[in-house]
Amino acid sequence: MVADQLHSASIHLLRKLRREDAASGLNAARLSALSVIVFAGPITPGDLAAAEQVRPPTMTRIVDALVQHGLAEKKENAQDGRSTLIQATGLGKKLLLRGRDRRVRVLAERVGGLDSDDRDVLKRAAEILKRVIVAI
Amino acid sequence: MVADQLHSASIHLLRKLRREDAASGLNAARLSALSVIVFAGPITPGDLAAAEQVRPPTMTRIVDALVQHGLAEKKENAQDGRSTLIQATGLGKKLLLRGRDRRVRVLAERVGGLDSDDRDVLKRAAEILKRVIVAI
DNA sequence: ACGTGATAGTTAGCTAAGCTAACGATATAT
DNA sequence: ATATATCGTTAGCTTAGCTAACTATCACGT
Repeated sequence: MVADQLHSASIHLLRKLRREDAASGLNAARLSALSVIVFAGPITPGDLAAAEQVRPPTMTRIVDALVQHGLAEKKENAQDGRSTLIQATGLGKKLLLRGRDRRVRVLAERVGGLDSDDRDVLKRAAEILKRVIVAI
Repeated sequence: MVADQLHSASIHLLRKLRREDAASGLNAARLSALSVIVFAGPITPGDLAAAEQVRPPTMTRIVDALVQHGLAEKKENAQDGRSTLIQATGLGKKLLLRGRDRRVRVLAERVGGLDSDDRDVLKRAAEILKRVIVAI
């Protein structure tokens, strides 16, 4: 029952936020990957795919899109010629650290409008969920 | 911050659950639509699209897939010849009401393994989230 | 030093979700 | 009766996901 609700909420949340994407060129997959690149980068495509729970070919295309939008760039991996390292550009960092993406901003505004009890429940839930998801 | 975490959790949750789909032929969009059909049906494609926050052409294809898998069926709308009504088949109902889909079951198992405090937080969060999402 | 096997990333090719634009069919209002 | 609005579908696009197959590099055993 709770599982149903969480599942449903996730689907509908992402669908709602999706509407903000057209303007920015940054959708769920790209924003999520960029976040990892900014906070954990430079990082190899393989590690990025693992962090994002996605197969390597999927990540290849997400990274390509980020590079094309000037949000990330590739550099050689001195330790391993097969591999590359992905790092955020200034623009990519700025977008994530300062301005924050439209997508998440819309949600943040709504969460900010809640009373502090509710906000606290969401905060605790986010952490519990994180653990639950890792275990799946 | 909380918004970021919720956004990220939603993405990663759905990606994890996606793995269960190949076997069943029921993915996120279809399962979510079927749920509405079972609990709110018979329903027109238009209303279904609205309930699912999706454009009509998107729903056309989701419904087609459900019909093809024998989980839903169309019948004439006596009130309006332009429209049709979608209703769940016995199989569709059974899948949702009894057995429950693999997708959600995997999550339910994990949630069930939490202590009751954590489960309660998730339950409350699901309800708060539901309200937040409607308001977006 | 060199061939064999493992590993990293990409390419190719598929399914499916999402969208807009355009269209046929039916309802409704004038 | 005719114009307008609405419902659903079709067509055509982008993007996310996958597996399988390929290339390039690395690491190891002889």
